[in-house]
Amino acid sequence: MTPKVPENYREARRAQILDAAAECFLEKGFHQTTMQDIFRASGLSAGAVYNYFESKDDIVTAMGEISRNRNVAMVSATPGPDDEAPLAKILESFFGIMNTPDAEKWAPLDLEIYAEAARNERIRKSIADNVRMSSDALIPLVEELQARGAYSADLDARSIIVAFSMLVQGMQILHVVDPKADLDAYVEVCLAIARGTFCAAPATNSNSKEA
Amino acid sequence: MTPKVPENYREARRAQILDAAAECFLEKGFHQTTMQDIFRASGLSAGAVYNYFESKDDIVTAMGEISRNRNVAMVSATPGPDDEAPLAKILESFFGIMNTPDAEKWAPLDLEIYAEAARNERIRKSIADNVRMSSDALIPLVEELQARGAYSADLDARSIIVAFSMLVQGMQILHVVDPKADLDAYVEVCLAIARGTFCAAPATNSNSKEA
Amino acid sequence: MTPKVPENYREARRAQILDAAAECFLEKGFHQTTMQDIFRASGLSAGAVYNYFESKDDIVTAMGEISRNRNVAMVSATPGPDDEAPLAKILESFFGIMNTPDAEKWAPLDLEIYAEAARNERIRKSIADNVRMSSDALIPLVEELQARGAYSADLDARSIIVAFSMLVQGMQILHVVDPKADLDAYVEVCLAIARGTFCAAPATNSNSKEA
Amino acid sequence: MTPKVPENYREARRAQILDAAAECFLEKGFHQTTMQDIFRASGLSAGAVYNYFESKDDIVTAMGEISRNRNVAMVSATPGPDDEAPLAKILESFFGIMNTPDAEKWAPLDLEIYAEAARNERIRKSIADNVRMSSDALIPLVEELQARGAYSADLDARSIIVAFSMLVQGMQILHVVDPKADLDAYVEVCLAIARGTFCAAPATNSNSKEA
DNA sequence: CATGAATGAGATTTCATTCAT
DNA sequence: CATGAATGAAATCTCATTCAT
Repeated sequence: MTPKVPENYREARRAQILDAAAECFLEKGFHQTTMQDIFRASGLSAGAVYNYFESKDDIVTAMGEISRNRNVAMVSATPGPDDEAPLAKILESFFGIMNTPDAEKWAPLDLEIYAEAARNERIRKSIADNVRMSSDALIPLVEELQARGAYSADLDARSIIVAFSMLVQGMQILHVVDPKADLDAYVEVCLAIARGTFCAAPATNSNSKEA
Repeated sequence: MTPKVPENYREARRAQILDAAAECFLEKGFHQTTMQDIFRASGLSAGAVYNYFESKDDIVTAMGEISRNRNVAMVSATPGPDDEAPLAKILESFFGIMNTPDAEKWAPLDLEIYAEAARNERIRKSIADNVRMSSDALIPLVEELQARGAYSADLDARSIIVAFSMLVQGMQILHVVDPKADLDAYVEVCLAIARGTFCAAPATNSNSKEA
Repeated sequence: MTPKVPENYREARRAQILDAAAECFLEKGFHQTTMQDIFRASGLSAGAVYNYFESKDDIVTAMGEISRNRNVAMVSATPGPDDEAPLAKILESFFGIMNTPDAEKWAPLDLEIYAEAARNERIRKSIADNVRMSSDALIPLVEELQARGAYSADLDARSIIVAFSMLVQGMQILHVVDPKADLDAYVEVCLAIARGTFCAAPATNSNSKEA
Repeated sequence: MTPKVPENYREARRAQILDAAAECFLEKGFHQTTMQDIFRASGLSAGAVYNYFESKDDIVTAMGEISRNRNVAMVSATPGPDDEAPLAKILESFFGIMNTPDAEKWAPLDLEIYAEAARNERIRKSIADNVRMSSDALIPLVEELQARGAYSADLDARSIIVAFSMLVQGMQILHVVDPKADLDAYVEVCLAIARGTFCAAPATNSNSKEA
């Protein structure tokens, strides 16, 4: 009488479908992936999939949200602002995680989601919320660093975080657009910015490397 | 046998079609835009459009190139590396240009093109080439600045440029994703990095992890 | 082996389903109503409904019969042919009943059933039988009235009844098609025909084309 | 440059499609007819049909309007109220036309359209308008007949016309529901009502036909 | 070169029905 | 008997592209 299926049965099925969809989307993009692709990849029938999602668009939107959550999960997996680690440590962690083959793999999907956000209010909301939330988590740390004089106190703490997250995103763009780009050199630049070694000192030990 | 139409007639028509397509792509994205949309927007018939482009994909690819050219044109419009202006001046120019309503308008299209690049070799090539070319143009300047000690000489000049261009792209992403974000504060952070005022004090409490 | 459920349990369930189906059919018609609609409206599961009806068609056919029975019940509720009442009295009763909001409500369903009858043999049979049966019941009365000279004796008694029932149906059609039509005036005409007051003077200027 | 197709080309195609659809609808009803049926019957491709109608519903609605026009055309083909013919003559004409095999053929479609009218505003409007217009045309005649004393002057002229048209419709219903019904006897009753011979005289020459 | 009607494979979605629990 | 997830054939509709005029 009462449901005989495990209570999280439906959740599991949804996840199964989204996993399958993610594979398809990665391979072909949102709009070149057909529902048939998703049926095949998920091992479910058309009707079954439509029991869990109202439309293809619904799957795309859910994917946008899922994907954001994946990114947030990555952020959460970093050391966290509770210890002595300065922003550079955290950034290092980020770049480390983003350099994982697993993370790289999702790069095209992330770009697609950004593009989708321009036209899909729910996705935009979801991204904006997550961005805001994850930067919130880091603001106290950055403000403390500003107080200690590590970073200019004139700057908006959230904007500092956003700038660094854009550098991280940049790595994903670089990945997609120019797979032969020297990513390590790029990471070095980003870390130098975070560590304050980008502009070493106002022209002290001029190690001139004239071409 | 000789063309009965003025030689730039075809060019004008192509431009007319690409303008119309750009409007459509901005509004709906590449894959949700139908050829019918383009016919309507361009005021031309199906046959006419197909006289100038072999396929929809052809239009998309051309759009990628157009978009790159537009961005390159913006770069070219900056003061240029021939005078005394440090990188910050150039960045300032970039951000200024990117803050134009006209430039903002194209942001979603740029994101769409990045997403497309993941699966369209021709577009990827076109972007990669342009990125490479425009950074090439700035490398001498950056290297000179490194020589002068403005930026750490240990870093790869091209990567420095790429990092800054990612910060610029970041502004576009921010635009799309969170229209209420404080863009000016973001720009301030980016400029501070370029000017060397991001880390006010030269890294006192030594989290220097010099390689 | 003996039924564990009360014997009228099944009947109650059937009625529950048919009630729900009637609501759906009224709202959307036979063919636009889905079984899912009926599941929802009845508060039963798919399996449960299919325990009581073999197919959707089975429900539609049963609905045709139900509807006929409802109409027959209305006829039966009239004074009946056993007293002195002339046909007009009976007609008056009919129209009175058909003017009830409850009866009006079923008008679209009746039309739907007529349409269905054209292609569903079972429904056609069911309607034809019921029509025949209910007119059978009134034939003695009409014949008596003809004998008394109230109605021309040259006419077929059953056809007289059918004609009047078509006038009643007409009210339903009028309802559906033109909700602002003056139904009372229409009823007056019908009653005048039944009462013999439609042609006040006995056909003076002879358009009598007596057969 | 200007259309090279005959100006009524599109009209002709629409008609072609509607003709094909009518055949299908007659055979299977609105909702059992598939678009494929219509493609096949019309000899056109899916795309071609959808160039002329936005949706299946659009075809159904157009069919409702077309069908009404067909009926109006029939009415218009009757002698008309300009001569000396009394209502009975006109009714006779109607019944004569409605008894045509061609007219009979459309009966199921008409019933279906009535059913559809309950849920399709455009169809309802179209029917209501046509009903109103065709009864308008007959009102002067009926009023004159009432003035002459042929029909009771107490009755609403329009309602008289509507009642007779319902008797005509009734013949169509009878056709569909009970193909073996004695239609001629039914017509006799209707004509008797129109001629004033239904209630011959208040019980004068009692031709008692006691069973 | 321009037109726009036509194509038709293929996309998304629906829905009557079944069946394991 | 009841449940409701699953099925999958079939329905509606789309859209890049062609081609006769």
